[in-house]
Amino acid sequence: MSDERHSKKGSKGRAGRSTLSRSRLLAEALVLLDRDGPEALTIRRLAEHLGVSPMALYNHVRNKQDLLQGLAKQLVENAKFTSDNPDWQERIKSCFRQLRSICLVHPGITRLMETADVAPLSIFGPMELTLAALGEIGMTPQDSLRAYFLLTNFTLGQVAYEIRGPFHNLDPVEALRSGRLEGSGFEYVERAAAPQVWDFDEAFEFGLSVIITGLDKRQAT
Amino acid sequence: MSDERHSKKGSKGRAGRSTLSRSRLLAEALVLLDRDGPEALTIRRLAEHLGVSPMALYNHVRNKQDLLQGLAKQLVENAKFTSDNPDWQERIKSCFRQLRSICLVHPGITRLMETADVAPLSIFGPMELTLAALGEIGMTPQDSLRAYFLLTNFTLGQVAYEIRGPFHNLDPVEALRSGRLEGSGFEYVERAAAPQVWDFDEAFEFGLSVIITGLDKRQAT
DNA sequence: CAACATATATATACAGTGTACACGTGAGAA
DNA sequence: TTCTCACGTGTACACTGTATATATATGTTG
Repeated sequence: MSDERHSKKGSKGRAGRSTLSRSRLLAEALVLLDRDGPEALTIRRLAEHLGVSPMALYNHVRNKQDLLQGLAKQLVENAKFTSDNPDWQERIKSCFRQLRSICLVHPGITRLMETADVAPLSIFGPMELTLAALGEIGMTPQDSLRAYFLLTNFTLGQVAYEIRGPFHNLDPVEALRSGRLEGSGFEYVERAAAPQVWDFDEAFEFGLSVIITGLDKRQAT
Repeated sequence: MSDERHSKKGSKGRAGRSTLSRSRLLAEALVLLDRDGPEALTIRRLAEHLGVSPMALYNHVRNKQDLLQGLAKQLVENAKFTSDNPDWQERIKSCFRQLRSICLVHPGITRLMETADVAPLSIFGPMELTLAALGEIGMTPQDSLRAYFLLTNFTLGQVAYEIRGPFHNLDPVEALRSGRLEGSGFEYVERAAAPQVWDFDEAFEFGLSVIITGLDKRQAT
């Protein structure tokens, strides 16, 4: 919607020998973002990376916020969440699996979406699919919306967790090793912190499955 | 653990007439945070608010990160998540209700915990309670951990959502009103965006209930 | 072709940020 | 009294985003 305010003539235009362009700018921003993280993505650094003066960027981007919006848009806009699987449970599952996958491809952008006020339209894809699926099995619109909310919050919550690194600052293993947990009386936590395999994929599948089961059971009454 | 590196003698000391102190500093930082949001909490502004030179703060705080850590610690450290309710389901529910409540009291701090690498020890309270409860009903440690993960991600996911304001940038009502949703083919979304009551408390209860139901069903096999 | 209009890149500057460093200053200890 | 040292101040540096004015080159038009 608010895209080509600049570069008036679109692709043709007077483009002859223009070193910069909005798309090139976004592409290189993504490189920087994936390589050095969101806090390293500054106007000045991006300009230097492009071999150009900082203010040059402002011919193709309204401001930094606009640049971040552009990045976020790129991430999800090509995603198609639709599915024709007759099983509503599988339909929902695969949808949120896909949402998670997309977010994990470019963790930097995802982190941006958390902080900056940035979210593209296609984010409503999972919402549409979920509401449709649950409507078909007779769930009220009210509850369907809540169910979507639950699924989204769980998914994005886990994604956020994964992105910040294994267990972020909540890693019990790390807490145990650094002595933070010493004598805290958390015996179950200490036991769980014992060396064991932890697989984000499996954890996600577990959560998805539990939620779907819960929804199914509730609807079966 | 890493607290009184400064102010060596604690409370007694040579404290006679010291205008500043770590606790006063944290208290006033919280005021600023709650009033103007996290982005307004800068060293200089806090110093001005305290009527003191910016560098004075560094006598009581190692750096800004340390200050944020202190704030985060304050938030959760007094929380007791334990409960003696014989019903494991209610025990878990009330625990995460409490976690959510705490986070909502000072949204600023919660937002800090998302971005800054900041999390106090008591965050393991809910973990301990959940693992214990699920262990009692015979769930494997592996799955118990995943269930805790699910509950936490859902809870913190919803809290994050709530804090950024109603539906953040994902608000379908807002999207509809601003025309972003026009002709997107999301009929269910459009219908859901119709004027209707939306209650975060009820949504949270719904999610909690669905998850518990799912866990129960899975364990009943 | 000459003249103009316009899009793009540049240089400079300003108001912020966190914080390193050198310097007072005043109260308690020797 | 003199010494010490915790605490506060002032200055300075490297950053950030971006407003403003200016130069340059290109496409269009008379």
